[in-house]
Amino acid sequence: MGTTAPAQMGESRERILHTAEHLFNERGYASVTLRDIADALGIRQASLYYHFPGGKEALFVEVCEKSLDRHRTGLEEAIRGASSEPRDQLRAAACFILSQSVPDMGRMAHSDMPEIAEEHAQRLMQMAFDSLLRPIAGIFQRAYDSGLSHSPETILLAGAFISVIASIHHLPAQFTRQPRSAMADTLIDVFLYGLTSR
Amino acid sequence: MGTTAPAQMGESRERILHTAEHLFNERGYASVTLRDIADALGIRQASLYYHFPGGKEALFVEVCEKSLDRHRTGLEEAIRGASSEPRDQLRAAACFILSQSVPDMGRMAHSDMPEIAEEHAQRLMQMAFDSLLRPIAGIFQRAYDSGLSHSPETILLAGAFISVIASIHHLPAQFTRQPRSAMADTLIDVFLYGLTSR
DNA sequence: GTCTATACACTGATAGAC
DNA sequence: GTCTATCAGTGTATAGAC
Repeated sequence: MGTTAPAQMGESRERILHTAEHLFNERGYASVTLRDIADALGIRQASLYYHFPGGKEALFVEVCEKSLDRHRTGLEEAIRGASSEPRDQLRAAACFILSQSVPDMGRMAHSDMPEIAEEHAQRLMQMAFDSLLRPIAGIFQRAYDSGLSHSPETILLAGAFISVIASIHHLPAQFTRQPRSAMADTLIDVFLYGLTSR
Repeated sequence: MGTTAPAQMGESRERILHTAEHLFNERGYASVTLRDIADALGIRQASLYYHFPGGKEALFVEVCEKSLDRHRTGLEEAIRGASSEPRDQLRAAACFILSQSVPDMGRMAHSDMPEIAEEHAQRLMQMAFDSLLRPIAGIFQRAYDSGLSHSPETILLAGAFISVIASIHHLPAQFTRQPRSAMADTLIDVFLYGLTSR
């Protein structure tokens, strides 16, 4: 404790990252300009270069890294905090994803990545795999090992699961009468027990 | 038979639409420039304005309209051509979607639409609903009416289904050992019977 | 740390020759 | 129908004052 000055070290940097993440996540890399970000922060576009000398791409890369790392940590924690029931683990994972900025893997892979240097793109895609697909795939792997699931296609299932949860976020607002979490529960039960069960 | 000249009426216009659709679908509205499209066609950027006086936005809107209309027709046809089994209808729908440019509803709603005039955006989103969600929701509605499905959330299910099929297209290529159609079949069975069945 | 000013490239769009 | 030429607007990025 003590002075606030050292505590504010990098504070505006974090503010920039936070605002940029929000905008990038909303409209994608190409559509968001540095002026959009600066305007949202109430500063001038050129001022961003003091905190991010690497410019727009460096800012975007760091935003993605931070976001993906938070997803990996949060997902692993949510899953670990749930019971051994795959259903509980999937609900915890879905709840965390919906509480965060929902990752749009389609746009990321096919719109954003082609705009940045290939080395950066490859590393980010690898991070996305490790941070999003792998933790979810782990749930399906354990369910398979314990005989509860009959499909060994854990990566395929993880991608489908994340897309399903994200689709809740894409639905036209007029069709969302129930809360998001209830829709997630509905879809998770479809995933586990099928539409035809009971 | 006859002269080829009249038959070529609007031929280059169709060529432009085709190329533009491919590029827009690949990287999204903002990332694709008119020069990208012109280069791919081997013509000059200004020449596009002869066929599309409305410029980039008009071209994009017509590309989307054509694509969505083709999806509506194709989906309705594929579903009608299948048996009365929901499983067959879903497989036919998935097969058609994968045979086409896979629609990225997330990017469309959150990246592309904010870039164009709101009137155009609203009409296109309505078309997307009618052309993509509604035909699929019909399958789930009939399955529900016949007692085969126990969920009345047909729109939610349709959005989830399309996202799942699209997720096949987003999967990193190194994890696709089986053909796309086989992955679609796997996921459809999960959708209908659940992971825990059998 | 933030500002102003500006360089430079790119993009959409228009005018007019052929 | 396609071209060249050109313009205004916008976007990233840099230099330097404060």
